[in-house]
Parts: sequence; structure tokens; C-alpha cells
Amino acid sequence: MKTYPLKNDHRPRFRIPYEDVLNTAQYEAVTTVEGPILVIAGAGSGKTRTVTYRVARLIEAGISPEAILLLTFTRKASEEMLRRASTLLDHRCENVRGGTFHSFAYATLRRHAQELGYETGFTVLDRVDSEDIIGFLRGWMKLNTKERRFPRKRTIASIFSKAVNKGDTIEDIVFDDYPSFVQDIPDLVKLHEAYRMYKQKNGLMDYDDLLVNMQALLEKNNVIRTRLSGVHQYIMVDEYQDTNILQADIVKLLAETHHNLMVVGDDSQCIYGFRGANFGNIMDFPTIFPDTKVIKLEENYRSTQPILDLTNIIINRARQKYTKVLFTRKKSGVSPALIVARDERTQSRFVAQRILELRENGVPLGEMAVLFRSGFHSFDLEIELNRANVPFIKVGGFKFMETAHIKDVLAHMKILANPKDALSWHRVLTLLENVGPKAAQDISRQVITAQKGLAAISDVTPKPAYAKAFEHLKETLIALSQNPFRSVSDIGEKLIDYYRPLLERRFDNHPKRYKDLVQLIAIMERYGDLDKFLSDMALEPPNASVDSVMATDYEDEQLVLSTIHSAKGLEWDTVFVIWALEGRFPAIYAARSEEEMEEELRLMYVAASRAREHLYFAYPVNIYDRGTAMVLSRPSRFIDGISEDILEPWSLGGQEELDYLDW
DNA sequence: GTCACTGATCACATT
DNA sequence: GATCAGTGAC
Repeated sequence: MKTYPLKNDHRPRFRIPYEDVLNTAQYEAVTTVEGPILVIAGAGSGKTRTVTYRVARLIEAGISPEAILLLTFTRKASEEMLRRASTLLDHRCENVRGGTFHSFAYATLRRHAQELGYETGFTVLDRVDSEDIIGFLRGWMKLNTKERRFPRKRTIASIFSKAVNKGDTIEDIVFDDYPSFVQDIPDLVKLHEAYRMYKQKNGLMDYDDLLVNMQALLEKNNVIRTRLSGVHQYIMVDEYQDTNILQADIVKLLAETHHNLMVVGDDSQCIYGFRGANFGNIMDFPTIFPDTKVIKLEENYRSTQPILDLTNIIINRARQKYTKVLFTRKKSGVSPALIVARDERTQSRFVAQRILELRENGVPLGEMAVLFRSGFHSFDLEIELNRANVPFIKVGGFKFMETAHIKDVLAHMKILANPKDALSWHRVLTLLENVGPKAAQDISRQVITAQKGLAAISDVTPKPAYAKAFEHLKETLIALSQNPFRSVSDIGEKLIDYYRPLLERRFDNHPKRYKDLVQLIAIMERYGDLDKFLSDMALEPPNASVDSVMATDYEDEQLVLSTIHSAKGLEWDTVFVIWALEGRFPAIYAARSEEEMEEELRLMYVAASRAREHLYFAYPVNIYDRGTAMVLSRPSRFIDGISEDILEPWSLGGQEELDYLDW
């Protein structure tokens, strides 16, 4: 018998049946391995699915997981995608490099701090930290002692950040967005320079610096750029419509040597313009990479036809026309509803009652969400839900990590990690009775210039007025620094014991705040390393608000309350959009420019398109707006005047009788 | 000079 | 809730 030599089949064999589980466009995106790809992915079109399958596909095709870089908007998003990819294929997917631009920049810059003039590494400032520094500098420069009010530190921080993220000058930003401070431009420019110097001198970077320095490093240093580009051979970027110029540039530089870059986004869901996001990035992508393959995902798998009919109307109210038309095969469904409530209480009562009814009808609590424009819009509803015993988690709005009592505890930990941290010293010292800004600065300067770490605290001779309190602080810190084997949570517990009396003196509502500290310990328990804990808390803090940080741990069914910004990329069976009131949503500020108003519209589109089956818009009437001295009673312009067979008006019966029961 | 306290004023969204 | 200017006490 003759043996015929069959050649080895070098084509990879794929375990996952991509053809069967993906539509044509998705398949195209998933199986294109090389070259630049732009995926325009409409709401609910299976974007996450596409990215997930592509990760699996690349690895199945033999690409090393370490060569893949997945940049997403939140850490949760990349974790989720990689987890799903692992389920599809195998654990190799866990080795893919995933995270936010900021965390990627942080990790990279840590290794190259010297090239940037940061001699011994750096610490990341969160928003509150950078505001505090700006506050000090403003005081030292005597800018707040004029007759006219100088902008608040918070406003100043916004101006600085916008300038960086939009690539504009301070002057441009003030003229466009803060016209009332035009006279202060020279001082703001000086302050900005002082802020820059201060960060440089003290080894600090704020969020914006991470991007700026990353971009600068890649652009200026050919060796590093080429090496990083070589390491990250396959790059994927999610939510590309919400990247700013710096981020787009970072991606471009990283992909320089290979152009294996897939960006995914939806121009009609760009909602971070205030942060410099520019959906022009999507439009320009094919120009920057001329051989780009453009793929559009237009089949919506999420929403029913009645919901899609409405979201299409909303997005078509934009002046800017967008690039795609969505369709769905889920033809049947109930119409979205529009509910007018006579006041905020009634709106809350409606939502709570309807949620309980839907749960009775079999919709799990975890499949329902209430969305709103601004964090505080849910306060009244939270009270109502507590009363009705509906468990919920709130996402967005005020951050757990940014509350004063949490920052106080973290400041003590930061001192242990880095005794040169002047900002934390200041915070820790001014907590002591009879220690104010002046004494705090004298002490922290003495400790830091001594150059002998925490030990220098023993050389300080405190004034009698605060000697006792200071001794206590000293003993606590030294005791903790002498045992390097303590766990993060152990350190945390000891510090909270120390801090508790100070907390009680500082805050009237200390019992509530103390509970937060107990929750903080639970978070610490997930960490073995103090530095890692601290950098995570700055870079990727839990997104849930104060009361619900821990709630995520037990996975019981919970209603989700969320700002629309934080609801990006998510979906639920049932969505309530509350405060759909002209003057609140769109917010009054948006009337300033057409661009901002367009962004508000896209935000409404994002909110509405989160829903699969049930969608409700509610708004209260007769709301007095202090800023404008107007009474708000109209529905949001984005959903006003839509025919009743698309958006069905509901009127609430029995409002009068019920009303007095609660008051 | 320094610190603690008070009451008016302001507050959109986030890494 | 946090900020900030103004006030009085030491």
C-alpha cells in the first residue's frame, strides 16, 4: 500500500462555534485578527459579546494572552469581559491585560517614573486630594483675600481638569464655561503653574497627569514606545466614543508598530463630553488608520420593538445625525409609559409601588433599575424604598471613598506607606484639637525635611495645648510602623480605634459614619499589601455610594439605583427614569450651548436604551428652582410631544387621599 | 497670630 | 454635606 503524505493542517482549529452564535457583523469583527478595525456598535447590539468572543478567538488562534491589551471604561467592565471569555474558552483569558486607561497608565508609569522627572515613584491623587492641594496653594498665594470672591477650590479643579482633557488653555475654558471668573484668569494661570510644580516636587499625579504623562512618555521616548508596542500586539478599546484626545493618542502610539487595534463604540452614546470625551475620535479613526475595516452592529438584541421605537425617536431628535439604524426581532412588548406625579413624594411612591407589583408578577428585583440625571435625585426615593423594605444598591453620586471620615482614616495609612506625604500629614494633624493649619504645616515640614521617615515624629516638641493628643498619635503611628507584618485590615482596625474619638468630636452623625468605617475594614480584608490597597482606593474605588458599598457582597436580589453615567453598558428588564423634568433633565446648565444640550439628549437615549421589556419615565410637577426662580412643570423636552401610542401617558389615581397619610 | 465656631451659600455627570 | 468668610477667645 502506498502512503500518501497529507500535509499538516496549520489552520487553527476552533472549539467555539463562532459562526453559529454570532451574526455576520459580529463574526466579522471577532474573526478579523490583524489591522485596524472600527466597530460601530449600537445600543444592545452585542458589543460586550463581540469583545468577549474576540478575546477567546485571538487566544484560540494561538496569540499569547499577554500580548492582548483590553482597555475599558471601568475596571468592572474589563473584569466582566475577561471572566466571560474564560468561561467560553479557558483560564488563559485571565492573563489578558485588562483595565482602564488610568490603571494601565499608572502601572506603566510606575516603571518609568524617572524618565518623567519623578525620582522616587509617585502617588495618585484622587479628586478630593487635588482639590485640597489647590486649596492650600490658593491660601499661600493669598488669592482668596480680595474683595471679590475667588472661585471655590472645587471649581478651580474643574477648570484645570477640563483644560487638560480638552487640550485647551485655562483662558479658553474660563471664557467658554466660567465667564464670571474671566477677571481671575491671570491668577488662575499662576495657580495652575503652582499646582503643577507642587505635584512635581512632591511626587504626586492626579488623574489627568496619568494620561498626560503616559502620552508624553510614549511620544518622546522611542525606545519605550517601541517596546510597549511590541508587548501589546493586539489592542482593544471599549467605549471609544468616550475617550478624549489624550487617550486616542495613547492608543495610536501604542499601536504604532503593528496597527492591530480594534476600537468599539457608539457615537450616539457619547456622554462624557464634560470630561473632554470627543466622539470625533470615532469619526477620525479611519482617517488616522487609512486601512481601517469599519463594521456596524445594527441588530438590537436587548429591547422590544415598542422600546426601540421610542429610543429611535429620542435619538432622531439630535441635530447631529448618527451613523446607524437599529432593528430588533423582539416584536411584541408593552409601550413605555410616562407618569406625571404631583410632587416628588408621589413620584417616589409610584416607583416603589410599581416595583413591588412587578416583583409580584415575577420580575426579579435585580432585573429592575431606577436611573436619574444627578446623584441627589434619588434621595427621596431612597427614603421611600427603606420604608417599603425594598433592598437596593446605589451606584454613582457621592463616593464612599471621598467622604471626609474615610479620607481621614486613609490619610493615616498613607503616612505609614509614605512618611513624606505632606497632604496626609496635614489632614492627620489638623484632626487634633488645637492644631490648625499653621501648626500642622510646621510639624509636617519638620518631619519631612528630617529625611528619616516616620521616626522624625519623635523629634517634634508639641505645644502644651495639643501635647497629649500629639503623643497619642505618635505612639499609634510608631507602634504600627514597627511591625511590618501586619495585615492591611489589622492596621486599619488599629487606626480606626485611634480615630474613633476624633470622629465623635468632629461629626454630629458619627454613628452613621462609624458604620462606614466598619465597611472599610471589610474592603481592606481583600488586600494583602498596603500600597496596592491605597493605589486601588485612589484609582478604582468602589463605585457604590456610602450606604451600599458592602451590599455588593451578599448577592441577594437588589434593586439598582444609578446615575445614568454609571449605568453605561448595563441593561435591565425594567427601567425607571425619574426626574424626567425639563430643567432637571436636561439640567438648566445645559441650555448654555447646543453641544451640551446634544449631550443631554444622548444621555436620555442611553437611559432609555438600557431597558429590555419595561420602561417608565416619571416626573414631578410644581418644582421650584432656586437658581432661576422658576417653577418647573414640563416633561423633559426629549420625551415631550411623543404620540400616545409610542409613549403612553399614565395618570395616577387617588393622589389626594394618600398624600396626607404620609405627612 | 492662631484656632474653633457659626451661619450663609452652593451643589451635574467620573477616572 | 462641604465650603468659606467672618467672628471672638486665647
